Amino acid sequence: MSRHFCYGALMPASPEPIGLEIARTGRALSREFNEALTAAGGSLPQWLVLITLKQGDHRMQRDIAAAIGIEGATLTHHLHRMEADGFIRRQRGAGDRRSQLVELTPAGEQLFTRLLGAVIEFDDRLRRGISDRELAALRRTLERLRTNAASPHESTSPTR
Amino acid sequence: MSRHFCYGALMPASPEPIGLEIARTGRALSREFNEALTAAGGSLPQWLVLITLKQGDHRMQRDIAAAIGIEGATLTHHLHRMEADGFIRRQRGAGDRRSQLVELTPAGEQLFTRLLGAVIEFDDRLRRGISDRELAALRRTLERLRTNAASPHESTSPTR
DNA sequence: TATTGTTATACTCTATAACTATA
DNA sequence: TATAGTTATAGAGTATAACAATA
Repeated sequence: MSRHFCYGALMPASPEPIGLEIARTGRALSREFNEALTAAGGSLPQWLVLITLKQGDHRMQRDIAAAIGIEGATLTHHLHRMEADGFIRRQRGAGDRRSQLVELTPAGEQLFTRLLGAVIEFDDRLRRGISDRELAALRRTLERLRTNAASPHESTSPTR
Repeated sequence: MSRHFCYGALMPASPEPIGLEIARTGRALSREFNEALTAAGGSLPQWLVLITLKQGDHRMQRDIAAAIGIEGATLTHHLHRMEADGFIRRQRGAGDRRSQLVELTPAGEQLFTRLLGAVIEFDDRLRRGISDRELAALRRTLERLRTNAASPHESTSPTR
């Protein structure tokens, strides 16, 4: 039987569920991250689009959406905005005219550079006082948690 | 000079910024967490309200909002829904008639129990294959990251 | 028929501003 | 004046469903 948390009068202070703690930490960090990006003239989804475009050859919208982990319609929504703001261009694929090939404009490149600066700065701030070793351990545990979260639910709750 | 990540043709594969990785992990876990709560008939903000009510004597809305980390108006929104669903009751304070004292109804207690079950199950699943020692290290690092994220930005970017 | 993307619509969570009622 | 909470409104991010164009 594993060590559990509990609430109310059942027991004195007990550890918060790890999922909730990470969700909470994630929200807090996301908020700060977003503020850093907003101050630099962008947003989190925009940044994700930009790095996806810079990193590899994900130029079809389908690939970008998959890389970011959002639905195609949601991506369309963001790309509309980014295109209206002049950060990206879209053109139909020559081979397959259904596909839209996305590319950065010079303004988009500038935005990327600006956001990259904000990201680096934020990352430096976050890592203050945390050793490389500790950080590596963190990454390993996070990876494991993601795997566990995505794994099947197993026999814990047989009914329903 | 610290080890940095980078993108595009500058360098081969490099680690993702830790802030982004946590934000990503947080989103993924939040999503699963939410699905677990939804399947049990609740939601994340509802759960946060419930544990806040169960944990201590945060009965004034102001305190609940502060404990959860949302604005008062946002809490009002959630409480409206929870009251309409019969999970909580509100009554004006006897001493200070401006305040609303929130309490769980029997249905609210049942919801709490149901959600607690879902949370425990999810937590067990998440912690699979992670030692107590590793988990403790994770919590310490997360705490440090939250502190760092909330800390002043320091001299990294002197301009602007 | 299947795939790529768009449009229309809606939901959740959040926030700000203006307001009511108490203190 | 200050505080507790509400109402109205809005915005960001997300999703689903129905659709058009192309394969």
